[in-house]
Amino acid sequence: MYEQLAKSIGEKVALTTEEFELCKTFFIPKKIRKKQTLLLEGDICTYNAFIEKGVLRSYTIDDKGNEHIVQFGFEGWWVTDLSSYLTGANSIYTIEAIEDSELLLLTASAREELMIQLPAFERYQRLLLQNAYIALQTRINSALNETAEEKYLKLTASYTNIIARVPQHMVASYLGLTPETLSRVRKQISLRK
Amino acid sequence: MYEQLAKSIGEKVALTTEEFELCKTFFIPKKIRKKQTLLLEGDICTYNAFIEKGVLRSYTIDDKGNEHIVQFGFEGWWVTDLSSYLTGANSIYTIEAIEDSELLLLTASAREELMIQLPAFERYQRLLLQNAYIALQTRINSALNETAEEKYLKLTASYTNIIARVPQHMVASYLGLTPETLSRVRKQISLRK
DNA sequence: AAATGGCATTGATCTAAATCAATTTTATTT
DNA sequence: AAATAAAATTGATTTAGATCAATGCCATTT
Repeated sequence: MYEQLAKSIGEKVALTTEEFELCKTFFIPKKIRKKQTLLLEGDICTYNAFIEKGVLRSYTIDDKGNEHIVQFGFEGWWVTDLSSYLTGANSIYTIEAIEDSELLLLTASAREELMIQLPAFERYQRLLLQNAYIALQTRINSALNETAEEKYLKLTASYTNIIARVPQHMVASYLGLTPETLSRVRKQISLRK
Repeated sequence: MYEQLAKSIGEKVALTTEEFELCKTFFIPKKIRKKQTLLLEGDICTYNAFIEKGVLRSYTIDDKGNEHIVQFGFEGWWVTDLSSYLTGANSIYTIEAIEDSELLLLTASAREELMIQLPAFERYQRLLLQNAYIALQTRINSALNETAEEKYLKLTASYTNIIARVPQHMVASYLGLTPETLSRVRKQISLRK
């Protein structure tokens, strides 16, 4: 149940077996079925969820009722509404399982305590954030300055897992395109080669 | 010369006077004039720059030669190409002063050493990153799902300093709009009230 | 003060992607 | 396996914003 977490932490910092055992005690294991939600828009996000198994998505809903996917999460990734989680504000995102998933939940206070008891965990969290920040900056640039086709091609090149495990209309939403446009973009690409 | 830095750190963590004095020794002060660059696309980004005074922007240049502004930096903010700074890869951004500016530069190795000697500084860096990440996520959502007018109105509501101190065509670039479109959007807004 | 070059504005036209609508294909549920 | 629902495709039309082009406006520099 803690394989992915051990792997993720081990890639960033070195922990002894005892330290990792201590670490484990701060998490709450939870299984969640496809289409179930971990967080509903408007609620307070009490958990940062590490994904041991499965796929989740976080999304906003606009005035017209359209869903806009902000992030996907796969094995070895974290998902949360960071703003709500850290400040206790009402969440603007809904987090939902795309597949049956196994999660390890960490409350904000458990996380604070863990970072104090285990400085390496704070370092791990910072390193994760750095990578996430770099990825988001690339995505901003893509969102603002690329055509529909460029966005899709870059996604297929960099995030094979998204294409493989996420329904096409959700990929469209993630890229800020309509399902129709993504379908046509794919058609164009397939015709050309 | 270190007022803004003291303020920025003080908002996140508590340092003794001696600790802050130690901290200061890791930084290299540098003045940079308007239109001068701190980093050129293709070079390796050797510094994380804290802005004591002034305004900077970081931007990419696409195949057609168009500039796309990724970030502005004001007093009390940090600017760098995080990816290049951390990994040593060639930078994809250019960082340039919009006004004459005063910077405090921190090399990657100085930063590492400072985080080891002063764990509070690692905490400070993580807290900064958390806020930056939250802000970027909001921006992604805006970039993908809002109209030109909505983007502009939200920017004016949240980032008065950008509107006040940055030329309009750079604001347009930051929002992913052409200068013409931003001009028309502003016209529409002014006509309505 | 005149001159130069970068900015902002305004108009006309074009285009990528959205919207609306219908059909086919693929998944779920019973 | 049949029925139902959800997803993807395809076509016709609309539209927000880009592009192209011209003019006026400041702000530096001389």
